[in-house]
Amino acid sequence: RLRKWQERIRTKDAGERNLQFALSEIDRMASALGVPRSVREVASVIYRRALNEDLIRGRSIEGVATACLYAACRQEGIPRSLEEVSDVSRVEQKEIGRTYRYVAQELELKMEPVDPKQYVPRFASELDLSEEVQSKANEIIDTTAEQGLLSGKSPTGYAAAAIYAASLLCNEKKTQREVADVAQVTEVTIRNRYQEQIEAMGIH
Amino acid sequence: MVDPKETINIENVVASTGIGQELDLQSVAMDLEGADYDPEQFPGLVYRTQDPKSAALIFRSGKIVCTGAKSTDDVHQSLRIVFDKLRDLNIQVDDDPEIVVQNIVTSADLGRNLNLNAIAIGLGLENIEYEPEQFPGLVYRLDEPDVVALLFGSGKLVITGGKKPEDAEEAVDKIVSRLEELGLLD
DNA sequence: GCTTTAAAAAGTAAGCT
DNA sequence: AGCTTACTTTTGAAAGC
Repeated sequence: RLRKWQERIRTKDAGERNLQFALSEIDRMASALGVPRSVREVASVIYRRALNEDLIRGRSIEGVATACLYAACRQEGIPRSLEEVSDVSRVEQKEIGRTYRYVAQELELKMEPVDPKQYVPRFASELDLSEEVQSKANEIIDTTAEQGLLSGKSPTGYAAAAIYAASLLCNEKKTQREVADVAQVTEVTIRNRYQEQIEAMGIH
Repeated sequence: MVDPKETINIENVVASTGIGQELDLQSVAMDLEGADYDPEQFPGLVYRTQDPKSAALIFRSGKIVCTGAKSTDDVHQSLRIVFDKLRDLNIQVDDDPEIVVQNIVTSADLGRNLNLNAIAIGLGLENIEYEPEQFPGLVYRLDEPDVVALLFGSGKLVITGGKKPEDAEEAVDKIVSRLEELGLLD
C-alpha cells in the first residue's frame, strides 16, 4: 500500500531528523563546553546505543543527548559538572542527572565515580595558578581521599577546597569566592571541605 | 563490636487498608477537624493523627493509606483512630479492615566508616548507583530480600522497600557479609 | 509520568542575623 | 560565621490526569 509506504518513509525521515537534531545538539553543547572532538564522538556513540536500545522512549531527545555528553566527558577523563552541562542545555539539571543514571545503568556503562583530581587542571588554569599549586592540590586530594574523606562528597567541592588550600600553601592565594566561582560551589562548601582536608593533612 | 542488627530502627511504616464503603470526601472534609482536602491537587483527603503520629490518605473509594508511623503497632493504633473518627461521622466502617504493610523504612549503623568509592567498585558498578555529585548515599539494590539500601560514608544506612521488620535484618546481615568478604569492612 | 504523605541518611545551598 | 529551612536519594499504596 502506498499509504503504508509513505508512512514508513515519514517515520524514517522523522527518525533521521531526530538523530540529526540530537547529534547537532551534542555538537553545539560540546562546543559551548569547550571539550575536544573526541568527546563529541564518544557522546554520539553513546547516544546511538541509547537509541538502538530504545532508551529514548518516554524522555526528551535533548535530555538524553545532554546525559550522553555528560557521560562522555566523564569517560574521557575531562568531566563537566551537571551544573556546567545544564548551563549549555535547555534541560534542567535534575532531569539530566536522572537521565544519565538511567542511560548509564541500561547501557552498563560502568561509570566510575569522578576523581576530583580531574577538575584540578581546568579550575587551576582558570584561576591562573601554577603547576606547583596543581601538584599540591592533587597531593591533598590523594592523601585525604585515602583517609576516607571523599566518601559522599561532591567532586567539584572537594577539588575546589584542595585548590584553595594548595593556593595558600604555595603563596599564590586565591579567595574562597574566586575558587567557588570557577567550581560553581558555595564558599561554605569550600570552607567545610578545606577544614577537613587541612586537618587530615596535619596542617602543613 | 556491636551487632549492626541491634542498631536497626524502624523510621516509617506505610500500610494500606479500606473501610469497605465509598465516601463523600467533600462532606468528610467539612466535618472532620484538621482534614486537608484539595481534589484539584490530589484525590485523597489528608488526615493526621497526633498519637501515634501519622498521616492517613483517605480516598473516595474508601481505601486508606497510612504513613509516618514508627511501628506496625502504631499503624494499627493510628488507623483505629481514623476508623473511629469516621464512625463518629456516622460512616459505616467494617469491623476489622485488613491492614497490609506495604513498606518499612529502617535506619541502622555499621559502626565503621565506609569507603564508598571502593564499595562501588567492589560490589560491581553494574549493581550499584553512586553519584556523590547528586546524592551522598550509595544505592545498593538487593534481590533477597527485595529491598534497597542507601549506604553512607559514616557507616549509617537506610533500608527501604521491605514488607516486614525481618527484611531489614536479613539485608543488614547480607550487606555486612558481602562487605566483609570483600575486605571493605574493618 | 505527575500529583500527596512520612521517614532516615549526609551533602549542598540559600536566606537571615 | 552560624542557624534555619529546604532540597537531593530510596520505597510503597491510594485515584486521577
